Amino acid sequence: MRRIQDARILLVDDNPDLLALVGSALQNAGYQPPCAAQSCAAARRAFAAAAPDFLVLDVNLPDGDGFTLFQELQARREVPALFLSARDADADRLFGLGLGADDYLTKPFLTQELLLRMEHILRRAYRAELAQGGALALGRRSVSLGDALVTAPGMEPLTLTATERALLQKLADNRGHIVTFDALCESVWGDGYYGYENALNVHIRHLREKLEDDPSHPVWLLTVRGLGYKLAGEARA
Amino acid sequence: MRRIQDARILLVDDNPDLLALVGSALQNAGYQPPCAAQSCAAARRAFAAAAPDFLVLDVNLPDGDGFTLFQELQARREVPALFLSARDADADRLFGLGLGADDYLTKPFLTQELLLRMEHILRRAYRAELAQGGALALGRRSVSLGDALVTAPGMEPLTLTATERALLQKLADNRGHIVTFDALCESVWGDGYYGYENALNVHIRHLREKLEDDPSHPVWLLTVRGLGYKLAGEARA
DNA sequence: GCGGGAATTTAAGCCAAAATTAAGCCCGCG
DNA sequence: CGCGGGCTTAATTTTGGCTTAAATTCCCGC
Repeated sequence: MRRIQDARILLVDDNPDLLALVGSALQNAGYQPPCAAQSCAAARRAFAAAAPDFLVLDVNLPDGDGFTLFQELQARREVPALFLSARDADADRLFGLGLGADDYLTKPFLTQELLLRMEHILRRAYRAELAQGGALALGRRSVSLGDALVTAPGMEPLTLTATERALLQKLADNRGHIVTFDALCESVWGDGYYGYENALNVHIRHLREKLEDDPSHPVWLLTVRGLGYKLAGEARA
Repeated sequence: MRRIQDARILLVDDNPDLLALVGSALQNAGYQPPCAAQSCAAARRAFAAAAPDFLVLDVNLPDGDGFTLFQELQARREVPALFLSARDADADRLFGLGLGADDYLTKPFLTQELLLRMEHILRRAYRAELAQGGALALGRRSVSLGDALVTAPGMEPLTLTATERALLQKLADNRGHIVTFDALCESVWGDGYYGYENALNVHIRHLREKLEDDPSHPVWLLTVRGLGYKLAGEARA
């Protein structure tokens, strides 16, 4: 999971209208279409098939109750979960939360609130996983722009300087496309660049020494004569 | 933090009865006595002094509103939080959750439910930390951020000052990643930092004198020139 | 092949960021 | 009121990396 919205969500409720409503709300918010199930049996199947990252469970289901279902699924694999229920009795809420659910929302509810609460739980539950997003893959090497680090298997990590990182950032933003000298200079030194064209060469050289196996015959950071530079796309050039 | 119950909780509400009630419920459940504050001003002070792990905020406060307070504290350091409010309007709940709070409970509420919800949030938020006993391991040294103590085998424990602890807290929260000067300054001095960039150096130096074997050649608290500082990860550099 | 502009490469000097050190200030406390 | 710890300020030194410059190689049209 790279973004919160990539989470696979399993929605269990016997009301098709609600499933549709929440499903479309999720999609509007940029999520993947959720799996939906209208019974415990269907939920069990979907759980096995789809390996969801989050459960939204109604408490009342035609062939059982959400609490039991929750416990059963939780035993198979721990997944964050939120209960929906028409029953607002204190005892129900306490029971549901006591089982280990992350939240308990009573119907009717605002879909917006559901989304917000889900988002929080997901963020907390998958924080570690989400944290290391956005690494730039360059052959065997991997560049974390956030940390200004170049790592390769069986090799001491190299650090990028502030300028090098800014440069690479710009190139990565336009990966696969030409970036003109002007655009590069501007993104590093701001508007008032002049006479930096030469300095740019040097930084490019330094980058190549950190990114390329053979800096003098670059494979990733390519020069486009007369125009600028470009970062080669995924496929090895 | 070694156990959930060791979490330091900051309780902000203008009603002394509620503070007492929740406070004793927490203690009955095995928690530490929480810090209590009855105003934004008091909360700000307590936040700086006690470095809480969790915030319970009333929305209505005599000298401001809980939402604004929350945002302000959150900017200094990210702490899980739960809103209490007498206002049950949908808009309020959505607003509170939208700000990034982990939960929103309307008064009157069951203390038991509050406790359950708190426990869940704490468990999710501090999972990683709980797993490894709550101390920051830095080579032979071990830092307990809660107690502001640095211990090493065969050595008198050193104490961290409030500023040093705040700084290290922020760095530890992002262990292995770069933390910019701005982020550091903000987490220590709040929004209106200016001219503190220099002071930061000095505190870093002090931290290094307490954390490093050779403060002038740091191994753990590294400077990333032009970007910020970072705390090295587990693997010895 | 030749010539000229474009890009690379290398090394040296320079500059600003960060480290270091010490002195002064402020606040709580005896 | 003086003391002490810790925070801030200020002045100085150090260092890393940015820029400059000059030599070299590369590419392309002629």
